[in-house]
Amino acid sequence: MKLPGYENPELNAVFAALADPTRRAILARLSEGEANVRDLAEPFEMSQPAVSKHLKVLEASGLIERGQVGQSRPAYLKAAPMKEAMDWMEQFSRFWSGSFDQLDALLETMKSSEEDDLKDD
Amino acid sequence: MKLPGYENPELNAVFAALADPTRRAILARLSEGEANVRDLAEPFEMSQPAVSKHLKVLEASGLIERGQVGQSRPAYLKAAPMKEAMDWMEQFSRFWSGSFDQLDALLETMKSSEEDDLKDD
DNA sequence: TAGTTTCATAACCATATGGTTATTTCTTTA
DNA sequence: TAAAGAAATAACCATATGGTTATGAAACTA
Repeated sequence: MKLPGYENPELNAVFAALADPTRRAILARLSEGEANVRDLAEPFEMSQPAVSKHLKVLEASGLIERGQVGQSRPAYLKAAPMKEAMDWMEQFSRFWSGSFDQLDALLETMKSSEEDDLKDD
Repeated sequence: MKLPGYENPELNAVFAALADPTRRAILARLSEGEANVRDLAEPFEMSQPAVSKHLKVLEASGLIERGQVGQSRPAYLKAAPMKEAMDWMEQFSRFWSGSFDQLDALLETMKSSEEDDLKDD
């Protein structure tokens, strides 16, 4: 059995990072330009340490990096890991391109199951 | 501030579902054909209830549905929500297409910061 | 040098997550 | 009808997650 994407800690980290709405908003914000912690904390009703934690998660996933400009540590996007995640998802594209649905296979199974029943007569 | 994808529970659920390697492997397996719980539990060193839990998470995310064939409840892919996730990620594609990197903006910031310093003379 | 700003870290809390074993429910089959 | 099989559910456990407040450490600024 081929298990693509199985045991790929990088994918774990990227998807886990994207699972939180605050982090997605932070990424969206960073796509418009680099920002420091206070910039990012401001639009959310959230403390500064909470934002720092989110940034740490994003940094661990590779989706952002941090700079150092004086006492400020601006975060900026490094979206390459997101591409890896998309590449993994691509293997399922035939299931939403309209030409195929796994439901077909299920119905096929149910049909052959009925045929088995008939064979028993 | 525009926050695309913020407060979108469906995206939360899809990304969270994909963050677990076992669930990704299950999805990969299901892309080759529908399977019941025992089929899915077999290749993993994992109990049947654990797999049932994973299936529940996947079902809640909309990535799979369950059928009923006798006492078996085969799972099959419904990858459409994955497309929604990819659509959200698409907004960052310019950051990995080679033509742009948010690091540019950071360096720009640092440069203008230096200019500020010079201005102080 | 003293104060202010930016950020990180520590300690804590409530809840979620991923696993287990034991049990129950439903369905098929002997 | 009794036994067996498939899957769900319950109860439990350890750890992770997302938040808080309080504090600490650098780096600017007056």
